[in-house]
Amino acid sequence: MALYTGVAFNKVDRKGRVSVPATYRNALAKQGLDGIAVFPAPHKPAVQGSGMDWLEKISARFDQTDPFSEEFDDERIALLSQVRELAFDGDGRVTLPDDLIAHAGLADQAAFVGLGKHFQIWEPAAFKEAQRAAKASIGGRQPDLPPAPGGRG
Amino acid sequence: MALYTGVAFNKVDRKGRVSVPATYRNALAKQGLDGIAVFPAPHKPAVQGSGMDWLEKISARFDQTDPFSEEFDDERIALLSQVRELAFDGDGRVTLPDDLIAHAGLADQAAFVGLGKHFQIWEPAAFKEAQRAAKASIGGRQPDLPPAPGGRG
DNA sequence: TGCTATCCCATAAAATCCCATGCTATCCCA
DNA sequence: TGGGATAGCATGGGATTTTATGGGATAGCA
Repeated sequence: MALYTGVAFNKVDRKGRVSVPATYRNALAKQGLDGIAVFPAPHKPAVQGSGMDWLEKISARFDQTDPFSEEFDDERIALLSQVRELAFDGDGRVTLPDDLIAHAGLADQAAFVGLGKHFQIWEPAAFKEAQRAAKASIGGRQPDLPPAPGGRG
Repeated sequence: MALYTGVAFNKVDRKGRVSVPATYRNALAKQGLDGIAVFPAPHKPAVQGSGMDWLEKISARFDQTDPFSEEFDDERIALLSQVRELAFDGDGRVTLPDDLIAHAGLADQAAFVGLGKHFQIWEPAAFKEAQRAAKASIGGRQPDLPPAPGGRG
């Protein structure tokens, strides 16, 4: 599986286009994908992104549920109605929808932040601040790995 | 199968026509469909929409349950008997029947809400409220942890 | 003959395609 | 190992195509 790593600061041009970092695109291309799926990151002023394969996984899960039960209506609406599929143009760029631009507070620069199996798009200053806060909150320790699933912890 | 995601707010003109979002139409066209199937969304002030293919799958689910169960028979009748097929006009628009307009409380704007393999048509203000409530209800649940499989259905 | 639904065309705005430009990293060969 | 050639990348912007929308004309129906 492809991993998104590193940070890239790209320009948002006056038409609202951003180049998706080539490293991301190459990772996606290996899976035969020609675009990304994005939605507002919960609790953060950022856009969360990944390959469309992720979206298919989400959809497949919902397919196993009763489409008319009220039980999953909230998940459906909160997730799927906010997701967008963005295809690359011929030059590997993507146009972010206005609501996501607003959610992330993006102006003319966008920071692509690799987080492994997905990535986020931040307003550069907001990202630097969030990064600073994150470092502070772990108190200068080196980052710990979360416990392995199923392990002792 | 194609997925419907995101939200689009389109105008209902004075003849009662609405443009179906181009992204939806393209998805439908790939399946050779030239229109949509609609019926009142159960439990919601909205119009339920999809391609015919999706309805066929739903219908098939009824067949998998006890074919002599009166309970499901009633549901099937309630559902499928209300379905109507709306063909696109030359410009990708459809005219919603009056009873569905009334059921969803539509006036001069319609919100097309993508929910995966189907979609809904809402009165914009009603949708925004429903979306707000849905977000609040799921709280910060991460979207890559959707409802557990094995739900009803 | 009036009403409605359908078809057709016009228009403005927006999204998309396509090509050009610098810049950087990489390659290749002496 | 130096340095020019080459390829890939981010970016700008013009041209073209799609979309959404309005409205007139036409055909079907009561």
